[in-house]
Amino acid sequence: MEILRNVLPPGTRITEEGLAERYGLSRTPVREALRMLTRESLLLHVPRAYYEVASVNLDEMDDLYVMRVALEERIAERITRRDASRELRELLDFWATPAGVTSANVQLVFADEHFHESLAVASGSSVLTPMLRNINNRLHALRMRDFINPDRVARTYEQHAAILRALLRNDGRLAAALLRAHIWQSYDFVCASMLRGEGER
Amino acid sequence: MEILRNVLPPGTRITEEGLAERYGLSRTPVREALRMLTRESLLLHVPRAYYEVASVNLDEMDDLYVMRVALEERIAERITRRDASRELRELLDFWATPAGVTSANVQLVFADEHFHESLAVASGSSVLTPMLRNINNRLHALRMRDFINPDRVARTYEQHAAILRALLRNDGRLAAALLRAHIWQSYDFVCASMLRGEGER
DNA sequence: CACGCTCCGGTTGTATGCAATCGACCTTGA
DNA sequence: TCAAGGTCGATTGCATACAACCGGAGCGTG
Repeated sequence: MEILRNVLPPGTRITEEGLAERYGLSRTPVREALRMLTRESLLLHVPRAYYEVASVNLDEMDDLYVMRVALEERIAERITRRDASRELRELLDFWATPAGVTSANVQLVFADEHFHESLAVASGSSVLTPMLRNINNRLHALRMRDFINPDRVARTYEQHAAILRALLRNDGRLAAALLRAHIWQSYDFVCASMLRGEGER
Repeated sequence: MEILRNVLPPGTRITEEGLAERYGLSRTPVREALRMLTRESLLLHVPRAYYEVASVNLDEMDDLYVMRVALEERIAERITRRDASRELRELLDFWATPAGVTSANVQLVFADEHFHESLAVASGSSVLTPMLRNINNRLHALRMRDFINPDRVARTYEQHAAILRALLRNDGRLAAALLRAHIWQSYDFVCASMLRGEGER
């Protein structure tokens, strides 16, 4: 179901039948999955022709990041309006000690996505959580290309921990500001990576 | 396809076969449409059981409006970065003269949705436009319940015209501020309408 | 009378077959 | 040699048939 969260490069053509025998299913359920992914803008669907895994250009990435910032600021605000201290403490247990992940950048991307997804869940909003999931799915391929210099891992841990501590103090303003800075830093890295990598493709 | 943008009240159960013969089609294409609408959060789907047109509670409405504000502010920003003067002038031709619509509130809701959708299109963003469309679809049922006092029609025309003039002057900051105020005013009305109407249901 | 069990109608989940359409390759003519 | 047309393969769009599952009605029992 989430085979395109993996290594399929943008622009890859997809056939229903291919996925069908890949999963030992018929074409019908595969069709439905493809239609849903199309609706999430993860696939580009040319009717009567083909499916293609969607790519995002620089402009689209800008929009996605802007909306992601707004989304996560709202998530922070909602977290401070409910008691999510247990979930927050669990997250803090992980991010306060920079040992859970080696310097492998791919693992850090997944852990980072898990962090932000957990915040969304902790907000208790059935609206914000799917929205963030969608945006992050669309950004996933780009973030995987992100190259991480050694000290970025440590800084990510620090920033996540700082965000969690602000939320635990119910300081929504600070948490939102820290989140904003954290996400824009991510944007800078991904953007630089894109500009570098535009040649090889 | 868009039968639920119409008068089907939230909570209505939907059967594939019902829609199938309603449209003279087979169940298969109906299924795909239902799955897509489910992915857009316009339908609630309980697997192996039923489909149901989704309803939004007060918390969800809050989130949707917050995101809508962020979305439209970003749209305004993007419009000022490209030359959309022709589209803007066309819109201004309509909204500068409060004669296109009578005091019928339903027509105003549709016209208002068309205005915001047009701004999204004018922004030229393939990311923001579908997002706004989704949010407005989810809000549509609520806005239809909105009751409009007579002078609100005139004020809506004034506000839309002011937003367009700001955009034509490339004053993104002002346009964003006006949009924000305009949307929150809509929020106040819909919110009041919801609190009033919560009894009868 | 209340509780539980069984059977049955209805709806969704899946598979398969056929029609329609698009793209590519090949052929043919200038 | 190049362009235009047609034909063929591949893939999607749709319809139908069957299987699996859920909910409720009715019946039986403690």
